[in-house]
Amino acid sequence: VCEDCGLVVEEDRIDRGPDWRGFDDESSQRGGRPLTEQLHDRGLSTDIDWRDSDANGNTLSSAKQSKMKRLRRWNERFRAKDALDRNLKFALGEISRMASALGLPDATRETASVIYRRALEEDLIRGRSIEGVASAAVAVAYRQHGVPHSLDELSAVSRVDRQRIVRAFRLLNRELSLEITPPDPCNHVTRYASELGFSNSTEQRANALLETAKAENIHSSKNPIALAAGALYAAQLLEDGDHATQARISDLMDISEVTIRTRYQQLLAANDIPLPR
DNA sequence: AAGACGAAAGTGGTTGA
DNA sequence: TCAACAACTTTCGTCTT
Repeated sequence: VCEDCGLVVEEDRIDRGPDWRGFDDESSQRGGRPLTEQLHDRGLSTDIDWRDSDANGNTLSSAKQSKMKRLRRWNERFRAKDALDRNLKFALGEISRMASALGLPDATRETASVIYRRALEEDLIRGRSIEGVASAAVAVAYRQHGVPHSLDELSAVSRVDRQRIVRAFRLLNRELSLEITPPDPCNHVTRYASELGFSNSTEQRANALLETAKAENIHSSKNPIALAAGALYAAQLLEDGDHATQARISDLMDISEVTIRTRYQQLLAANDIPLPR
């Protein structure tokens, strides 16, 4: 997906045809659709056709029709046979719903599903709302895939309020000992650099400034967009050719001028660069 | 006149008791 | 649940180009 305009450049590169190559792992020994974490039984279940006809298309006798009806019902029951499975089934449905509403890529959905499975295995759901933990799983996946600006958008499509999501998020973080890195300001640089019409060298300069800042650890607990804004302003001062006023960056990136000032001065200080006149 | 600067006061979110 | 706190915002007077 193009980082600037959101255009989908290439889609669905995976060959879903049967794969008979190897014998060493489960998925290579069977044909059919690939294993997925997004269905509670990983996509391995069987369906009984809803049509009351045999393989040749002839309709079944009424005795056989009612037999098939009973078989179908039992098949459905076994599919979600105990409480855990039903829990999972519901939660994965929620995850899928939110992911669709947010337009998340498939990889992020898979991550969220895996996280939720782990939470279930660790018995973290008992006594908590399924929806809260499911939302938090999405938030974790969001963060791990480096998608910027998550929580507000997430709580907009979630059925639980922001507070609960945050609480469950921290719970997952702690109990599953996930490595949550602070959001990376570099994720914002590319997009805004092109919106400001900056050249590549300016953009790289901004990223370089942020790299040393990260090394000196001044980026933690600061708004990543504010850091990106400061870096872009500083980079534009250091490079010839591009120019933008604080007011313009402030307007575009929704960060106050004052914050841009403090950020860019900190960034220059961290990089041992004197204020250019 | 435009842009940059920084002090002061206020806001919403996080943290630890 | 509450107070303390850091980050951030808004506003405004001053300085520089």
